Amino acid sequence: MAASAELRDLLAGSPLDVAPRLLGAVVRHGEVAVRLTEVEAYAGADDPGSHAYRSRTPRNEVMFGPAGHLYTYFSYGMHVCANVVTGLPGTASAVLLRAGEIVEGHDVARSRRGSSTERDLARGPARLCQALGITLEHGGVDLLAGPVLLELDEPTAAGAVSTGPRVGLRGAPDRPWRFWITGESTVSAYRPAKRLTPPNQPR
DNA sequence: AGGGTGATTAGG
DNA sequence: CTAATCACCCTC
Repeated sequence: MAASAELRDLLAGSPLDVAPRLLGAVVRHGEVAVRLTEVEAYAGADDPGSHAYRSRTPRNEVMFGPAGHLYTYFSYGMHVCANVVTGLPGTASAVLLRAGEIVEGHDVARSRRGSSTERDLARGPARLCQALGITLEHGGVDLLAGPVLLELDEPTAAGAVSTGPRVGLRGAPDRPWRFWITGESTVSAYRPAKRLTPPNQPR
């Protein structure tokens, strides 16, 4: 419909524009819905922090496709993280869903997350996927068709959005491409990227 | 503060 | 084939 076409067009924009626009949006999977409070932009071939920086591979294939699909990846031997693909086909840009607040399906989310405080249910990219029940099988699904759905809300006021460096990256730690809703308690704790070599002269 | 965990990737 | 790396989470 018209609304879907508008959303698709919006997602086809630059990840730097799409990322803040996704704040406040709802991701829904079955009974569980999460309101996004924190995201990060990844700009494909131009971005040393992106999975698509070096080359097109089986893993990052989905990112090269049309906007609005889900890019999932398996991380650190046990976690799943999810991105919304943005930009035009071939650009391989995406927005990582870093954290959110459970707005529906608390019971289901809690049972998936084991022992967790309410605040930590979807605080962090892997926790968010776990709470929503997103697995690697959802890689490539169209967020406008389901079973995982994206429901956009009104834009979050620019004044309510904070930006800063992305979390946990070795490449391009200087780009302030992390966006979150100012003052939200569900935003993940900032962890600076690990250094490859410790500083020579701590002072 | 440290470890678990296994896919993915580049390189020989 | 090998070894290094990794957009993380949990427990100590």
